[in-house]
Amino acid sequence: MAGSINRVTLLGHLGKDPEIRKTQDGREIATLSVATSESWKDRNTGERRERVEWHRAVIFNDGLTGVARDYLRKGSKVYLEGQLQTRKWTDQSGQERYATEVVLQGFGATLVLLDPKREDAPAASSARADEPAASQPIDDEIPF
Amino acid sequence: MAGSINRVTLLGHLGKDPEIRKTQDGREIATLSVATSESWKDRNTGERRERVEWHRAVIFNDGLTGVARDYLRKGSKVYLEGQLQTRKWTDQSGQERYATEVVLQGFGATLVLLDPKREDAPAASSARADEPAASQPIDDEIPF
Amino acid sequence: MAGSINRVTLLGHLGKDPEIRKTQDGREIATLSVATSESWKDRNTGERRERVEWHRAVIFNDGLTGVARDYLRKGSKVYLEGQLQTRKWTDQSGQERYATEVVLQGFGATLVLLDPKREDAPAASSARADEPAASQPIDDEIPF
Amino acid sequence: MAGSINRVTLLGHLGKDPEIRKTQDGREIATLSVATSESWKDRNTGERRERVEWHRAVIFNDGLTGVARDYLRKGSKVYLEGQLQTRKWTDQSGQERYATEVVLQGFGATLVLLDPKREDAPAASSARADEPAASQPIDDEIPF
DNA sequence: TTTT
DNA sequence: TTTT
Repeated sequence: MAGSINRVTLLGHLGKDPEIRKTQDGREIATLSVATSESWKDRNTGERRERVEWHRAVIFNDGLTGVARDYLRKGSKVYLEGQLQTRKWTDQSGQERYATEVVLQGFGATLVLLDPKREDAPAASSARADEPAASQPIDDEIPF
Repeated sequence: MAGSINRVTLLGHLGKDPEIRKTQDGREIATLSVATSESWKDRNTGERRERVEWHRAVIFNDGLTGVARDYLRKGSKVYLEGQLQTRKWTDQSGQERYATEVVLQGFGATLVLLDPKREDAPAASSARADEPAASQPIDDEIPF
Repeated sequence: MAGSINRVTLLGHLGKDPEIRKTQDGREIATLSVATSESWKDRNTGERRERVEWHRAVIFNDGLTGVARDYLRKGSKVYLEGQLQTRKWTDQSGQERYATEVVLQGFGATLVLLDPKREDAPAASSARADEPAASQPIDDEIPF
Repeated sequence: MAGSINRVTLLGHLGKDPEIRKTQDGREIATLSVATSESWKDRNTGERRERVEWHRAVIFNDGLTGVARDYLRKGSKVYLEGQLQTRKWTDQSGQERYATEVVLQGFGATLVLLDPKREDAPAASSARADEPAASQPIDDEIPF
């Protein structure tokens, strides 16, 4: 089934500092806890209501993991794109359980810091712009 | 936290027929099991590998639930947009458990059928186009 | 051809203050000039290069127009979603010309202010959350 | 301005066969004419109306250009993601003119064929899955 | 657990 | 014309 799309887009705030852990082969993985919320006016009571949703985002991309470690903190505002993945695991009592995460890995992963600039901020906060999206001049011809 | 974005975009196939159930007040809810997959060349062995991911999508939008019930079947190709939501529940043994779903509800929900057209297909398969997104009338001709 | 998707997503900065104008029937329209940029390392020279792209976004949605008028300024950081539309017009010399814009109109339009909070900021900066994305409790049953 | 997002997402049909041309250094470029449409019920007359929008998409990505050349035809249904770019050029009368296009180039470019499968269809129709987005092997079974 |  |  080539030709699938699996993408999660989140814009929200971190509920706590990123958690950094290392794999056995020494690569860093960062885990974010991201809150999104929405508010609406209740049709019956007319009062404002709010719903908060918490998301677990796991960053396997080396560059983005470094950005998370160095620049993200509790309260940081972020924009991110990743894939939805559900892991299956067995708990202590032998029961199968599932954990769904937003995985940032490979070239499709995107992480943008939205906090106001600090002096020590990274030059680039996104992992996507690995290549220019336009290079060859084609101005020498009449377009449509 | 107004100003959040929480969106899941999936393009994949249904692993089985939609499940339709009714709420106590008579509204229909459709649940889809959507597979996305990706393939890549293994760096070490050089051989083609594939990973399949299954997603549970729950449709609360009345119009889209009807579309799912009437036109989606096992194997159907769909494009959908919804929100990521995690529900908490307690299993038989009293343990807290979580289920993460893609929820299609309200105006942001989108469902597009991608199967080849059948005679009895719906005129509109998306819930988004509730309003024109344009004011100026334009001709239905290819300008370039 | 029901079932289309036409969406532009931009995250960037305003190059100047929003332009507000009124239609003949008194509705306000806001026009934004949004810059996005990307940088990459040149393969040949190894030096950092940057490309800036300017986008014209036109807001027909009443609520969002007000947000733009009251809170957006030159330099503001914004996230927006709209539709790609090309208008055809005739210039002074009688030639047909085209102008492509990102149109924010109707329910799919989204505008999020990403600047640090000011005291007088709006309670909600997005037009999308017109409805809750989950309301009916369905916890009374065992999920998958 | 690192940390920008510039993305166009289209799901529509080709109005004509892709146009293939070659650059001076022998690389192929494919240009697509993509129609999206939306329909809505007129508030005043109550009758169904439709609006069609045409988009010019230019593919610089070698792999995707080949897919376009070999598998896309007039009427093909496609999903694509690219960047919004406006080129400036000077017409015969010396006037500056602009052409806005959806550019598919680099790693962010995505092209998915949505036509029913043909025998000679490509194994992979997307350019995004250059890497696995997962590390844990999971089974290809429906868990829910 | 964030933020507004 | 912004921003980094």
